[in-house]
Amino acid sequence: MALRHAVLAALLDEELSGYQLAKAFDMGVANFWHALPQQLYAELAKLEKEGLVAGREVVQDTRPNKRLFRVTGDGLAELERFAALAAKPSFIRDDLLVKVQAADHLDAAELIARLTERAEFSEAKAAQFEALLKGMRGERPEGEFLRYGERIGPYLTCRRGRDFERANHDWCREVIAVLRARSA
Amino acid sequence: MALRHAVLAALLDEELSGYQLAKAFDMGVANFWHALPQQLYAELAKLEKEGLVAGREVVQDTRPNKRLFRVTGDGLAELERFAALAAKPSFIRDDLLVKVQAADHLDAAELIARLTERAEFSEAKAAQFEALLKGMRGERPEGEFLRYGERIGPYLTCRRGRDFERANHDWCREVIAVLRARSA
DNA sequence: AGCGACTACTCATATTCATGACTAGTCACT
DNA sequence: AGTGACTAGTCATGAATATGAGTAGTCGCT
Repeated sequence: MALRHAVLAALLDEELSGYQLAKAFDMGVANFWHALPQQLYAELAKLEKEGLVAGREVVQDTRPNKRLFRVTGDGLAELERFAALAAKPSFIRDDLLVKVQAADHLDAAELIARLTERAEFSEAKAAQFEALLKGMRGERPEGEFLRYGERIGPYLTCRRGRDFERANHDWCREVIAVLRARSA
Repeated sequence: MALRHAVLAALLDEELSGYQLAKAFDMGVANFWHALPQQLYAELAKLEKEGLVAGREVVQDTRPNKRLFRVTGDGLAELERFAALAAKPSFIRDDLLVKVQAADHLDAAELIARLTERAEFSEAKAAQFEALLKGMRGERPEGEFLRYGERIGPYLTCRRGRDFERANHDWCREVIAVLRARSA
């Protein structure tokens, strides 16, 4: 029941079309949630029907027309209601951890290959997040931006995303080192 | 399609009943996956039907009888097949991040309350993981255990869980500090 | 004697999430 | 003139996950 709130949160700062939203929620830039386009279009339709977002048609001559959505007063109220609820704990749920859990019974070389792939992926994503962060804070030092900047919510979640990917990367490297040492 | 593999991985080192498995997968000790009892019983039934795990009845006089499950040869082969596949990237998906994303539009005091709850929860869970780790490595220094210990898979995933919770804790504390500084 | 907590498990249902396929026009490149 | 990539979406269906409630006996406590 939280995809709807993720959508509302994403639309707070800018008017977006379903397509643009889908790109933001795609694995590239999803710092706080992840969803496929179909889910987003469906959720936007529901949110509009309930009056939590309002869409307006934008006619484009060269490309297909699009509908831009913004959060309504009711939508913001819904977000406030949601924020007052106790957040349910979040769990890691990761294929790769399952594989490492079984490490003692599996082929080390195969595992190292998976870990290497993931380490590279995580490093790339951390760099992406870092670039986003830099774009948000501009020339200001981070402390100043966090103290006086206008919009810090997206910055803070993006930082969590970056640190998560860094931690993934470091963990992968270390597991690789351990497996290598043992098979030597 | 990975709950089945998580179950197989969990049963590799010890024979467990559905109930014991459920406890391990419950929020207490779920270092690499999370699931509710009902899902586990259902999954165990399917795995047994497919011959990937084998159950045996254990008659108990004072408590209800139970069925202990172990992984079969086919089960291990299935895990090996799974380990050879590219692991899909994992995403954070967290209510609390959604709330912080909307921080600039919401009541700071309310948010700080949620963040404080989570910081405490994460700290407690990190401590739980730490205790588990200590139990696994015993008196040995960590480096030695990782180099020569018999079963390191569970240790490595548990470490990832501990570090994840520590990172959650630190992030919560910092977001709280930022929100406090701004509302002052 | 009654209450709540723990072991051990089952059934039914709802919600959420992921998958693949499809339309349809524009643009850049070769 | 054809290929592939990008914008902007829609439809249908299945798999995974979560929810709530229920059974049934044991144990310790007050």
